[in-house]
Amino acid sequence: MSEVAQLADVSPSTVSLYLRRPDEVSTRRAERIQMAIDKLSYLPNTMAGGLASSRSNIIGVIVPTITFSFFSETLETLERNLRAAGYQLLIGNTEFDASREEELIRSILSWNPSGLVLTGFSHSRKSVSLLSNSDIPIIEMWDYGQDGLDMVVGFSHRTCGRLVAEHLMRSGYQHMAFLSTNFQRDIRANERYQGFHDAIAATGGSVLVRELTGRSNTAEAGQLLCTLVNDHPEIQAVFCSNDMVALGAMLECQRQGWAIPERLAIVGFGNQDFTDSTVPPMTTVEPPRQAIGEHIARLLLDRLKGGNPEKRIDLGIKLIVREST
Amino acid sequence: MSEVAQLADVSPSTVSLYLRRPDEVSTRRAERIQMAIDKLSYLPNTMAGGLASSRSNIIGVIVPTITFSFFSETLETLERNLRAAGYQLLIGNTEFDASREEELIRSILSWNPSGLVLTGFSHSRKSVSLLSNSDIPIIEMWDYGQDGLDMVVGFSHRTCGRLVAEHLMRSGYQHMAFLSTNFQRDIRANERYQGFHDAIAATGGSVLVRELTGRSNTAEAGQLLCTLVNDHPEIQAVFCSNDMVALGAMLECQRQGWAIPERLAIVGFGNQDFTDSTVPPMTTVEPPRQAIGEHIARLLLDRLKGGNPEKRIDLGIKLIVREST
DNA sequence: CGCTTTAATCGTAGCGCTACGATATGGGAG
DNA sequence: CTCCCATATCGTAGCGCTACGATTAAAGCG
Repeated sequence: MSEVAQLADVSPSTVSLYLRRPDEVSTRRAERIQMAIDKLSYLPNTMAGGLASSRSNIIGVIVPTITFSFFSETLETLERNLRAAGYQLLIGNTEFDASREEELIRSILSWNPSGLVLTGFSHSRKSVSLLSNSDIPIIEMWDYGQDGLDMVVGFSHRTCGRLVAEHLMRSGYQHMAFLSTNFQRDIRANERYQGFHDAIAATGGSVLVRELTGRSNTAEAGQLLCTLVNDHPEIQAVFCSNDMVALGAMLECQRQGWAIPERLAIVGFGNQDFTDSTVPPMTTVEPPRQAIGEHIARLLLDRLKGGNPEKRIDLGIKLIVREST
Repeated sequence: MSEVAQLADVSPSTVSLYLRRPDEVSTRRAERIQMAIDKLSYLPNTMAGGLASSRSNIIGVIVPTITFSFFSETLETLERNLRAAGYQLLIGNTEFDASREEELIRSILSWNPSGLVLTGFSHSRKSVSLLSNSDIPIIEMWDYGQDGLDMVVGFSHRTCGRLVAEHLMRSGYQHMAFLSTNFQRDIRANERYQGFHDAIAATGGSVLVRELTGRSNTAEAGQLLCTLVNDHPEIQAVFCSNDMVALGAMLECQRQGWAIPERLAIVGFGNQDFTDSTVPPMTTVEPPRQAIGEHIARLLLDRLKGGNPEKRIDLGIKLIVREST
């Protein structure tokens, strides 16, 4: 920077000011500075700037995994919306391992981020204390219904389960199954199951649960479904923890010659792109993947500008009823 | 840090040393320091450390998108392997916009990263000059066959296209189509097409190309295929730019009553999880999604330790032949 | 028990920037 | 042509850490 200043024949502070608030520098010098920057191909040192101003343009985000389109679409939207305001995402993934979260929080906080986005409400005691010692805006996303640490943007997975249950019961199904990946560790899939189960149990129906060992192993979903239906022929409808599992279920039905939805109704979760072209088109749930990212960006930017936006946003889900139910 | 030092009754330098190389501090003081750290719940300031040492534990990675399982799996594997050595990924996505890359390189370099990973060989002039002015290890991934800036880890998309073409021609198909998302901007899909086309043209066969406007719109793939086959009934086989497009094609065949592979053979790209459970199971190509991440981590860590590992790794692809061809 | 060698600790000078108060500059208004 | 005030520029003191040489403590040896 001092080299740039020298070449442009101004003081380093002016260069710094130009870089931060260009319109507070006179046109004449601004031009000279820009020319010097180009000539020297000067790159500012973000860490020095961050240290001096004791803040950074970093927003930390912790998700269970980036390989699920749920989260990766939220991340991409969030990034697009924050980038415009000059922020950088620092992404951490826990791989569904709760103990990793604390480590990630620690590591992200050590960067003096401007904000932190977490997935869900479940955090270790130590994590909570770390977070409350820092005074940055914190958003818990992809869930809704509990008290958050600060701000909350998401939807209720219980309600989601209930809505699916009600839809299926209205269509006359009574005996159901819930087919889930990662049932032990994916708290939100669990919540969907709870909502699903409670609504059905209340009307005298039944729900069985089966868990896949792989992440979203379509083939395994097929096998599991096959065994399940053979052992429990009374089952009429299956709610899957994501669309890939549901696809596996539908393809298995095709192989077995089970008519959808006459023999077995199938519901997915995600409303991924392919769900409208399956045969028959898949009934599924659309979580607000991108809207979550947009609202988080809005809340964060508002808060960072000193505003005081709403604390909790329930974006709800949309039940997409197609021919598989 | 000085507070910790005071409480532990040592000098700040000793605390710093303990944090960086714990085994160079005597056990007695190490214990006292750790106790002080816990008591004050001290978090080191990464930016101050980075500034002082003029390096950071950051590895930048630039990918076209994180919503494709290709890249997100590479990212996840890379992250897992680098995390163990104390590195942090800083992920940037260009959304397939070449001009975004330069901006991202600039922004990542300003963090003084320890290394930088790019996707492919295509970079703006300015980007190349930025990169060659920095002396950090650089890896270009997910491609192979051209001279790289520094290190290269990937596979040849041309070869991939050729292998698929040879497989299809061996099976007796002569008239083919290439169904692609993002054909204009996805350089690697284009390369696969070139390899595919050249091999087929050489033996007198024909290849038509069709591009989807959406990213990997399964429904659109179906419509496009339908029109294509009606207009060009001679087409016998379709190579798709990814498995989702191939799924769309297969589902369209099912709707149209076109037997796979008798009426139309389908080949995907990606070997995503669901491809073995489609009806019939899908022939596809397996790119080394995770191996790329593993090798990059290895090369990077080796170089950062002062080693001089190989410059180019061709991981090849695996043709997974199933019943759809 | 003194001397040498090695290991452990410490002091200090920056790293490259920003914040902020001090100083300069340049138009109007009188 | 002065004076005043708003605007533009500058100088300097850190931000919290690490690197490195200086210093001290501990260990080994004759």
